[in-house]
Amino acid sequence: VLSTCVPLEVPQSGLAFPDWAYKAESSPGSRQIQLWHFILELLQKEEFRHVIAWQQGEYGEFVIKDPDEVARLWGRRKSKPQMNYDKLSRALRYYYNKRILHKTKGKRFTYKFNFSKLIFVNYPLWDVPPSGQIRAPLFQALQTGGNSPCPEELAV
DNA sequence: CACGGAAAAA
DNA sequence: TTTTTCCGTG
Repeated sequence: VLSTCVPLEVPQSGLAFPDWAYKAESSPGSRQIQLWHFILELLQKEEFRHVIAWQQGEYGEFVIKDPDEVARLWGRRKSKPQMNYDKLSRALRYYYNKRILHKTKGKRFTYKFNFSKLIFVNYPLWDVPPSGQIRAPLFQALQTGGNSPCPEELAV
């Protein structure tokens, strides 16, 4: 699909997440959008680059550049005008135990996705879609938990 | 700011 | 069950 083994400078502009990577099914009662889904959504659009963006270097790591704005957007989506970063961040912290996210200690407003968890959440066990549908870099990141650069054992 | 307990809301 | 709200602690 793509070139060979593209290193980790991937989390940038063009690379969009394959929709299956974050199509939450295990949602609350109905099919309400989940926060991590929303975050991924913003991260995917360039118009929000100044509000929230991927951090160069660590795959899956992102920085909330404008906490108030992200909270406002989230609140608008959920019809919660009183949403703020304090409350939004509490929701993010609930993801720690679920292993969807974790905090990058020392770095303000910086969190990191655990992509291997996301793929697990959406694709139980070994039910992985054919690699032909995935962008190589992301696929590798997902397969390796989002940290290892250029794994060669992927050809399995 | 970041964390996590509690309880309420959805 | 996930998220919202509130809040004491470090």
